Amino acid sequence: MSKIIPNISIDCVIFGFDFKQLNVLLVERKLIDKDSKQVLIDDWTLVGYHIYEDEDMDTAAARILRKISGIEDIYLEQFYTFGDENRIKNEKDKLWHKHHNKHFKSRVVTVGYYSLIDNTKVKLSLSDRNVKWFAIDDLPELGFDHKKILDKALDSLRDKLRNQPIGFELLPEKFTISQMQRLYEEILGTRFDRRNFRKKVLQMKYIIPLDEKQTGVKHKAAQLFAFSREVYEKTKTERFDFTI
Amino acid sequence: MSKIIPNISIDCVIFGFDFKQLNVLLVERKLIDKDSKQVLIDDWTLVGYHIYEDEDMDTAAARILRKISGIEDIYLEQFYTFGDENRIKNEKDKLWHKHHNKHFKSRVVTVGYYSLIDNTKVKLSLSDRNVKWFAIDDLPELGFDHKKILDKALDSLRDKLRNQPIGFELLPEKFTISQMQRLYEEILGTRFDRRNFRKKVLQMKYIIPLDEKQTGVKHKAAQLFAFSREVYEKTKTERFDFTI
DNA sequence: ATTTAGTGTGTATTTTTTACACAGTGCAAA
DNA sequence: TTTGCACTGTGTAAAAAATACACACTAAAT
Repeated sequence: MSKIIPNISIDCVIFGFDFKQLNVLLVERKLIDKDSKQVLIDDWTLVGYHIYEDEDMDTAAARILRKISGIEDIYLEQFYTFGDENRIKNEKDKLWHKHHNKHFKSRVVTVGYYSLIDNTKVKLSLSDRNVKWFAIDDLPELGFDHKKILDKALDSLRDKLRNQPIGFELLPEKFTISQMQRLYEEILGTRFDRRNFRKKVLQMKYIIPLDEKQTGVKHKAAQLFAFSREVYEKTKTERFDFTI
Repeated sequence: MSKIIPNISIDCVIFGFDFKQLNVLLVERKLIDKDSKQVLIDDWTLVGYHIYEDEDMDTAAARILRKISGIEDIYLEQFYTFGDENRIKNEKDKLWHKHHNKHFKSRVVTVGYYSLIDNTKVKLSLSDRNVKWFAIDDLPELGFDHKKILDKALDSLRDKLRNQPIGFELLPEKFTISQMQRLYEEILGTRFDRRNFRKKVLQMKYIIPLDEKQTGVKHKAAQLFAFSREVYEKTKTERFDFTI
């Protein structure tokens, strides 16, 4: 395989939804001194990696996501590029780089992607490192400038969620209206009236009612719906507009 | 001064508005064979340049814009990064590179910015190359993948224009309501009812009516208004929403 | 049989959006 | 000095969309 490009990286903010909260997938960053056994670094980072010289950025991002999640077609969106001259400046980050990128010390520009994945499908695997979901409002300490990157990703996600039908990427194929409502409430940080929400959603032609009900719940089972991209493309008006 | 980073560039889509149309500033790309005097390349490109190793991307973008336009504080927005492995692939582009970047032949990732500038203030200057405004719907042939970059910039601009008060960056400090209307119509490609537009704008508290009138027009002079960012920041609701 | 935790439904009120026409001003040209 | 031109400035009624709001029903678990 060909060489990586040393000064360009990709950082991927992987969002998932467990019907309760919005979550982000993070990778543990741990560094232990060989001799003293002292823990020098123990925090978390986004999923980041370099691209190969003969590889498109989108392709690279998709490749890694496939590897981590086991899912083929993942929704992926480039949202911002971070290239400040001193973006990696604190001691831990320098230390980490010293141990890993010994050969390269100039600035690294990183292109931010976020991806939306259906939590019910994912099977985590990232061999050697510890990988974990964290609730968006209960994050651990993040390394590098990844807090800043994550915040920007969240902003872009919220923006997009209001104007395009991307919420369904975070839901299973069949979902109930209140699962959808909770998703919008959690991400946008708002609360909607249940009846009005339902009314609005039901007049979207591309939300297809199914002849099926939820199973495995200990209360009245709700009807399931599916999102149809074909119908959406045919019937979409100028913009989605999720005001409510 | 320090060295440039060879594989990262910035391309800037500079928008201006002349009260009639949305325009883009382009630079002529001309290559003439020394011996045969044959014109090998003659087309146009966005304003592009490299960044220095010790310079932030935003700073670099602002620096160049200042140089070209003579204006200090220019509205600048990063909108997308283009890094396809084969983004520069056609013959003219390769030829151009051969003549200019002889020393470097790997892929260049370019970070796209767009800037909005008040046409009435600008004084063009880019020493050695020919620089010109083009109407957005009457563009010449563009070099590299700059048509794609421009299109993406336009999309982002439209998006932002609907949700944030950035249109004023393209207008002089004092403007009339119908200048503002034409701006929105041109960029969004819509047409608004004059009375409803005015009604909507007048209920925005941050559009301040001035005690002044337009001059130099050969019809009834219209009242002038100004945008107040302070009032906007104080009174803004969740989002701007330019639906009409 | 009761509790629990959710589903499913309709209407009236308010707000926002839309559609639409005519008189007035100021300059320029005859 | 008159007339034409090109634009400014103004209000109302009708339609559509958003909001507020409460009760009966279901299925499982105890």
